[in-house]
Amino acid sequence: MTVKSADAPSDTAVTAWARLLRTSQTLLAKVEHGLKQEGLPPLVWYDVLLELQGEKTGLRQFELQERMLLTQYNLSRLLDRIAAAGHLDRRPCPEDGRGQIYRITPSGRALLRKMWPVYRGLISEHFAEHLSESDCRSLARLLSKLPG
Amino acid sequence: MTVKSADAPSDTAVTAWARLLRTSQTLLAKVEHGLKQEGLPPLVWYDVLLELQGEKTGLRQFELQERMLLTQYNLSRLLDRIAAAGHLDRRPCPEDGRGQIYRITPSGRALLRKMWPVYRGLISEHFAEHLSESDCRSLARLLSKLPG
DNA sequence: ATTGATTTTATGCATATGCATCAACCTTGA
DNA sequence: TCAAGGTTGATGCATATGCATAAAATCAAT
Repeated sequence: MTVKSADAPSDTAVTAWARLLRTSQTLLAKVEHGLKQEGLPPLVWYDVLLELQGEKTGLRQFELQERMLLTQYNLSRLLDRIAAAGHLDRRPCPEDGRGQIYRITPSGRALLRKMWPVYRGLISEHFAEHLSESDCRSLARLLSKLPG
Repeated sequence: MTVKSADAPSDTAVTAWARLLRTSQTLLAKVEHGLKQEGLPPLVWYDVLLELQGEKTGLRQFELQERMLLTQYNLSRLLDRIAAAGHLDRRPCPEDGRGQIYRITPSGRALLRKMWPVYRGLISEHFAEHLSESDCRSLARLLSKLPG
């Protein structure tokens, strides 16, 4: 049986890895906290609505899943919640009786408009203000080398 | 009432932000999945045990909390679970009757030794192999500019 | 057409997390 | 000594997540 390569990463790599995990967890916590303080739903609601905003004809659940980092069962129940809050319209799919087509509602668009200024401010405060434009480009370039 | 600055971050910054979130979530999911596949506990167990490994005299819960990114109530229950699995020793603190002192047990050290090769391999596979040494140094330097 | 495999989605149950609150203890200052 | 306030940690309850599996529809191959 072949085993995947399990080379020891360099100390430099482990340091970078640890900092990546710690930084992203801290930033995410701060942003989620900031949204909650403003009485807004979690970031993942924003992501779902943003994906659907561009899709005039709506999307199936499995299509959303391909675009996002969520398990099937989590997405299923997340869509339940967002739809229950009135931000999604869920209608049966004519070509495939198994699924529904999800579309953003006017209320969902309004939520996006309400969340963005807050989200944007949090990105500035906790992220952008600490980096130069050149830093941002470098960071994006480095991250783009990684899977995902 | 004064309002926090809510400048619009540049497109470059938003792109870097989005990539940071997406990459770290993907990587974390892959590593957690890899650990689980080997029958090992989640990464946060490793983090707790690693913090305690260096502390001969043990740590209080609030000291661990300062070193880690966990809420008080989550840490409380996490320590319950790790201790229940036999990897932590929990004894009353003589100077402060409210708390206990947590110390890693031999079983905990064994778990660290068992997890590290797997964890190390996952860091290599999903992270280090995609970056040069110079990339890693640049990434760590950029991330160190951010809070956390 | 019919069968069998695959895809898509939902859900019961166990576990984990978030929030509010409580209990126990410590510290300070009269 | 005592009271008031702060710190440390645990927990009941609601919500969310993970896992396994079920249900329903589609697709492939005869």
